[in-house]
Amino acid sequence: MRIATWNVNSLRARLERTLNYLREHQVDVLALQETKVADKSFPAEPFEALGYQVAHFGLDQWNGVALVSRVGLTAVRTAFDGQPAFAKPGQPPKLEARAIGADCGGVTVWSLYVPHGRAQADPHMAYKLAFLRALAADAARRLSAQPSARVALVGDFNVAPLDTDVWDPAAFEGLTHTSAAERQAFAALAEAGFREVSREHLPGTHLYTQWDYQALRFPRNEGMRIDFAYCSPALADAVASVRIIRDERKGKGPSDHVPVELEIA
DNA sequence: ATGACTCATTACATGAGA
Repeated sequence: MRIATWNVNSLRARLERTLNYLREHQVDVLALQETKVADKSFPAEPFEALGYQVAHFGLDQWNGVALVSRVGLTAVRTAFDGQPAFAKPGQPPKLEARAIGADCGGVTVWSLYVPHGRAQADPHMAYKLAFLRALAADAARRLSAQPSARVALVGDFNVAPLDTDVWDPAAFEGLTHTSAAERQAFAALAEAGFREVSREHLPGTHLYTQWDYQALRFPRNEGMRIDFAYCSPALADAVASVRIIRDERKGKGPSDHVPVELEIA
């Protein structure tokens, strides 16, 4: 079984690319992030025409996560237990569309879009850290209830865990993605017993999954590695290989992120 | 060329992203 994760940065702007990707890569389960579409406008039909079931959670033009599966799609959840809400200034806290989970062919797959953080002093950063901590706590609880479960927590984590996951660590100093607090929150999932299998299979440095649209970042290969796949031990043991589909950043109208694929034995 | 940001919005400038 092949499971892929991809921050598409608007599904409607990337619909043909996404469908072509499914056709060409024989993906069984695709976890999408940043669909940037409300549920009522989600384009389900073209996926169904290719033989996939879809589950989407989108409230408005922000965030939005989906699961696309041709190996079953049941027990859909649109938040994990304890997932924090975010309060915009002067407004009550609101749960955002940043997590969707379902059972797909014997694997519980979660498509996750971790908050960006915006800046170290921004309330969004505290939200980001709380989101990762709560995700780790919920994942740990469920793993301890069922140690043999096959669970994949995949998506855009918005954290570069190592200095070699960005082209120039100095450029991120004092900003987001590389701070000790963010890296510790990312590591909480490993402490919960999950294994980040993309690093296990692709230990090389400067293997990026995102390149900013600005400043010739892609042609200069100045990117970030921020899209990951944390797997429960039972599933991690079954991962045969991992691929970063760098070619998806090329051509007309790419997302700033590329897919990461897991081949499950 | 892998090439000088892009997306969505009761849009035409702004917020958000990374």
